[in-house]
Amino acid sequence: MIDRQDRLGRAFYARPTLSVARDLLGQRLVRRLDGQLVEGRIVEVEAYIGREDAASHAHGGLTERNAAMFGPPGHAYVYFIYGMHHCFNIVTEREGYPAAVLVRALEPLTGIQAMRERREGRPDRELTNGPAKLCYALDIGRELDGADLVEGSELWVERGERVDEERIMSGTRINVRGDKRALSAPWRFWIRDHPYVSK
DNA sequence: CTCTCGATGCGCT
DNA sequence: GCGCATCGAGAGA
Repeated sequence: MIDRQDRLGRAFYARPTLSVARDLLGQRLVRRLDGQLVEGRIVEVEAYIGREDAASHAHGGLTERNAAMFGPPGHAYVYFIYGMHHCFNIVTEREGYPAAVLVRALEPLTGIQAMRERREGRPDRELTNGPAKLCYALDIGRELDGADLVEGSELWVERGERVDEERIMSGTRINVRGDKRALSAPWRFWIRDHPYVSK
């Protein structure tokens, strides 16, 4: 029963990254943990597109760390940052072209108790309202770097409620470095007024 | 509520 | 060695 019919397929991810990023809003990220499903609705994302994007980890070319970004679409790119956190991305476009969508925030849907246990002492509002926080809540670590979200059984995305076009906001990405173009590109997308969008 | 700052490991130059 | 696609504690308002 792991593979439900509404799982997003390869074709969803093999499209222009900005389209994938917008369309991921409202979809459900599903994690299998101890035989239980833990799910959250995607409410905030950021796009990282091509080697020309000075804010992208792929800017300097292919390395061991960013290899998943150069791989086929629909796979995870998980990286370790600031010496203590993980962040989760979904690879987009065609193999060989480095692009991905960083998932920045979720709204907890099911398995909330399991998330609370992994995020002990935090109020519910802070379970998954940040890219590293959601990785703690869903136990996403480097062992999932490169994992296939289309064929795999640990982590995938299912179709969720459609988000009204009017509720989709965009703006510049958070905490990125780079050139003027990277700093001004409106490649962050979120659901307007959603309580789980990061701060 | 907002702002500042330290933690902490590793990939890359 | 440097610098990071972050988080949480603590201080102040």
